[in-house]
Amino acid sequence: MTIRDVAAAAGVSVTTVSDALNGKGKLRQETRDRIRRTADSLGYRPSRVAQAFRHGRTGTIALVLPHRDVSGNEYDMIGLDYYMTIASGSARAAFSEGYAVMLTPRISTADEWRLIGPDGVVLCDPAAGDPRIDLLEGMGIPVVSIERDPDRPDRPFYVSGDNDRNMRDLLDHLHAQGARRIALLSARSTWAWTLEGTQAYESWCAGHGLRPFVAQVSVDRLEADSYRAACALLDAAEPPDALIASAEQYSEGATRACRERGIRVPEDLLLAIGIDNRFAQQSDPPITAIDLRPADQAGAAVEMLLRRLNGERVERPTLVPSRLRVRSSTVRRGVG
Amino acid sequence: MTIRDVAAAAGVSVTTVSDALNGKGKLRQETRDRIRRTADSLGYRPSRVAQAFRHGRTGTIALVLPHRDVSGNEYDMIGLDYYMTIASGSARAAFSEGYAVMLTPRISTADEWRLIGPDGVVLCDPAAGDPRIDLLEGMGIPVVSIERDPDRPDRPFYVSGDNDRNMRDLLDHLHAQGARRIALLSARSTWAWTLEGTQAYESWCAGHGLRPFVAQVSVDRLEADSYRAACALLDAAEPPDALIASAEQYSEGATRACRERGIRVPEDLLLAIGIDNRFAQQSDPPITAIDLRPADQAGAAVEMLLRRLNGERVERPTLVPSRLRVRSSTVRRGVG
DNA sequence: CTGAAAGCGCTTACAG
DNA sequence: CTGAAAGCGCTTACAG
Repeated sequence: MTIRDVAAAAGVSVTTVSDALNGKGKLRQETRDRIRRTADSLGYRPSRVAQAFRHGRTGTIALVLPHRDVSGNEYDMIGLDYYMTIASGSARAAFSEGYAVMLTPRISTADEWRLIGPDGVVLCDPAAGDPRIDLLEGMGIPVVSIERDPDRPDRPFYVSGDNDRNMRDLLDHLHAQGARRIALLSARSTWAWTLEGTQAYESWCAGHGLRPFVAQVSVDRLEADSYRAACALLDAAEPPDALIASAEQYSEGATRACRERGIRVPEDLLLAIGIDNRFAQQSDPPITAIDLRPADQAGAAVEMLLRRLNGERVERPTLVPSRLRVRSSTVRRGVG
Repeated sequence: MTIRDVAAAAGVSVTTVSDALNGKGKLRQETRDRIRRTADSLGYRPSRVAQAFRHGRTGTIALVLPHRDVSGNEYDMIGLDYYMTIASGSARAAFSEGYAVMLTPRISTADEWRLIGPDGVVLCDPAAGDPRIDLLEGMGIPVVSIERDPDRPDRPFYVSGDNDRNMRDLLDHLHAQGARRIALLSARSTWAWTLEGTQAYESWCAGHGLRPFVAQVSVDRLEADSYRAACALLDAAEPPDALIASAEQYSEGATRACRERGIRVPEDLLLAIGIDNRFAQQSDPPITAIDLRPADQAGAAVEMLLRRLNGERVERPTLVPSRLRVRSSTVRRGVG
């Protein structure tokens, strides 16, 4: 079932079929519709490989996730729910446009990228001034990032959550529940959501006349390091009455630290996490979290990338609205 | 830089170049070598898209992971270290052969598969009599599974660990450390590694005159359900002196149950897990585990799939040797 | 407004 | 032993 078959069935040339299906050329609307119907009735689907070949494309989008170094071994962060959902979300979004998403192994040089040869790249959580953006764009491979590069304020090719607003919403909620000493386990990285979240936290605290408590935590050994940081906070002379664990698996560490000390959540401490995940949902009690809607972020990133691939102009970033999921870990009985 | 350029540079026809590079036709070895050198020196790489197009292929392999249903939401199991490593391992292996691996969204019908149109499928942990195998093979899409379909004993198209041996090795190790009441948290599924592991456990116990204790645990809420199962075992009249948590995140549940009860590992209880992962490595104490070498399994699966795609016969499955990683959680001082 | 033809980069009968 | 030519399924100048 090729384009010739459709042309024959519709009694027109292949050119006309191609134009009709791709919305090109100057055809009568009527002709266009008729040809579309014939194509549908024949169950015709244009060959993606042929199109890719014709256009000099490979039909693949590379997905690049951050990695971390755990005791000398490099791991993709795809082990985290957030990136996992980004991965399957982008796969789904790309499919519907005839693209395949490939997980990218550790890659650094232009040569390696040439070998892989993706049409475009979705890059998650670029570091400040991320060199991969220049490398790829320099090779003619467009990049759309999920979260922006903090050092490239003018670059519009990104999708992100509203990190400032998310943090403020969460802080407002904790404040409404009576929290007055709110501590933050912040991820030690130059990722935009971290920087923006921490900044929002500090400015909110200043605005409310409250003292900020920020503990920097690595992004390599998430559970272990957040556990240590949480211990330090909880053992301080004036321990917090609320704790925001910004990154995934930080709440695991925080939860362990609380249990060991007999600190009850939410009675003695309100606990919230900046990125929703299974652990937060299943924990006892369930943990309040910001749902960044990673599947939507991924969909938006793929869409923006395809627009760039099709030569359309992209003027501004896409903001994907997040949702605060309030759960028992931050709700005191009799309040709010 | 196309095949014509190479032909021109080498002073031969494109046919000859194609044959030389693909090891086809009847060329003098000398000619072959000379052409290969010219191609190399020009930095020529055949276009994968053109080849795929020519062969009527899409150049993509679909990776299908099991999913689970957590409170009404479907999750890919890629959140687990094992599947994550399978994913990146297969991506890497496929790349080097010019294939892209795509993560497959939830798919069920032939129509949906046709839309995706992969050249072949790597299917992880098929259920007994998995209908997807028939569906895909019926569409002419070859499937290689990681772990076999228990109901298709004669089907050779799979890669697996030596589940029987792995369980026996682990049991021998625990036995040597003095354990005499070894309990098993077994995954409730029809996956081959589960069935074979449980069977090996039971036959080993029988052979050693020890009583088996098997607790079935769901594969949906891994941590929560393994926690409950572990509690039941530890609270029994005659609690075990060793515990094998077969699946990932089961050791999280078991660890929590022990901590709550003040049961020390390894002093009071030996704890081991059937699938190595980050948590097991970072836990305190680190947990003994079977390393199934998922990256190697993925590589072997991709290789077998490509052999099938190239029309080569595959007569038997590939067995990927596993490794028992002995860590402090099963080593009693003064023993072994 | 529509069609005939060239060509994307390969591979593969087939001819010599 | 090697080469000229057809063709995979599309899209796109270009001609009419």
